[in-house]
Amino acid sequence: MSKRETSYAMIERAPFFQAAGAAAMAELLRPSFTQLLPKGTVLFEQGEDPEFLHLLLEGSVGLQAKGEGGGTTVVEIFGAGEVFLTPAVILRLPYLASAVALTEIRVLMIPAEHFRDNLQRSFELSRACNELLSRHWRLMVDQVVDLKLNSVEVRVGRFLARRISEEAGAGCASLPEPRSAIAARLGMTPETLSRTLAALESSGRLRRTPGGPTVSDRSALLGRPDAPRGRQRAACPR
Amino acid sequence: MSKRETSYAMIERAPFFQAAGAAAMAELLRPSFTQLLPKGTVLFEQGEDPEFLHLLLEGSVGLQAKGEGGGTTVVEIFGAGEVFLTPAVILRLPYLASAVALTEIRVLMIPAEHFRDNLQRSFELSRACNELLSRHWRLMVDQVVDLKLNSVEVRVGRFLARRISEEAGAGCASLPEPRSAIAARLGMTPETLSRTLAALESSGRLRRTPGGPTVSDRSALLGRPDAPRGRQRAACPR
DNA sequence: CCGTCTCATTGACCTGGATCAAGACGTACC
DNA sequence: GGTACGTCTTGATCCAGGTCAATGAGACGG
Repeated sequence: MSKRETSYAMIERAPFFQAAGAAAMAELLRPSFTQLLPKGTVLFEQGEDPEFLHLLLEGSVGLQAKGEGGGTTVVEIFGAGEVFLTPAVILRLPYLASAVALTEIRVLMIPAEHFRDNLQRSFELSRACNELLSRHWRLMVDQVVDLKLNSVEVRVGRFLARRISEEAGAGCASLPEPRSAIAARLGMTPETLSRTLAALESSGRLRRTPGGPTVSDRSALLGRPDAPRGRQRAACPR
Repeated sequence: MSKRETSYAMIERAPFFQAAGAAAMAELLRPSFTQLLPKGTVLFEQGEDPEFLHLLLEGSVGLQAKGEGGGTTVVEIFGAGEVFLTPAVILRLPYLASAVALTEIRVLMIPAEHFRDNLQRSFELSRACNELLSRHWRLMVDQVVDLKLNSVEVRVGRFLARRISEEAGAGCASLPEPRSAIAARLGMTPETLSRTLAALESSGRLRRTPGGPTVSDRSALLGRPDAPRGRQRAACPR
């Protein structure tokens, strides 16, 4: 109860609820509850049927997918304020990926069935979902483009730059999640990430403070790194 | 007029309209029209504001994105029956990618503003959109996983297998779109695609008929190719 | 029937990033 | 304090797939 109270400000500040409106929010919140979970907790496993819709209040979680070939990647890393896995909840289809807490987290858990009911009932909520899903689709498109035509160095730079701009305070971000998760999200190995970070640092585009977790600086990370790179100019048929 | 008539069966068979219901469909169709366009036509350019929502009736179109680094890829290839670029239309945001006709196409053009109006009015339509967007998000997740942890050979195999299962007739598909577009969609160069196709053929997993465009056979394409491959097992923290 | 143009294929080579294998820190627990 | 474990970093090597370059094969137009 008191826990719910302390989270309340965060909950109502979440963009998704802003869009959904106060009424829908209140109704969604009624049977929901928050949980404080340690790093490493698995919120749900790939292949399971969704029982909850999650709104992350604090910390970050990774969407981890197993390919048929046995490997594992991180499809996306969600931060505080994000609602995730709406698609599986909406379609009543098993999750395409597992969700793992990459740091200690606080999540709001909204029962999936209740969410679906409200989605049938509240036009407002339905519209908010349209927007949420649209934004999420675009994020994935962006990632695909990034993977297909940027080098490791550029991808790392973009990732850091985004983190920095998200952080409230200026020109500085921390990477609380394990390196292996970040590397996987960026489609590379932890070794390569480490080396790339080192390279960015020694070329002066990044400064790391040893105190807390890795911290970075300035957004000159996006400056033309070296060579343009990239074939794969596609189809300009006719 | 007659053109619209001949397309009608296709339109109403489209999964999106099935979900949206007859009333919403009729209303959406009122100010819409179809166009027959030659291969190579650009439906819209990355960065433009959406004026139409498109439903592809025949042929295929590629979503082509320019990365900041000058390169170009194909994010996705849509086939007959697909509605695309809802996100940009819904969010009233500029397109993230251009759309190019990879073959001759027939498209239904639904004015964007009219679509948005209906989305505000019809709950049914809004729900259909949620489903559509959810499915599209999952497609992108699948592609990201594919890119991150499957080898070129596996990606080509999966692509062909999907094409084959989509094709009505059994165990056989044609690839009418230019090689360069397919290669870009799969995140590789045309050369590599060509080589991989050749390798699949000589290992007996694929048969190509020289007559029409490339044609393939049987779905043993998904069998374990060679070695498992893939690091990037992510974060199993704590 | 013959240039020409574009696109697919093939060949030879090279390189970015993966892999394999030690070290270097912390951090936690005894 | 010590030692043991997990994560991060660094170094050396290898190879999948990209790059560059040449050749083949339809599709037109004259």
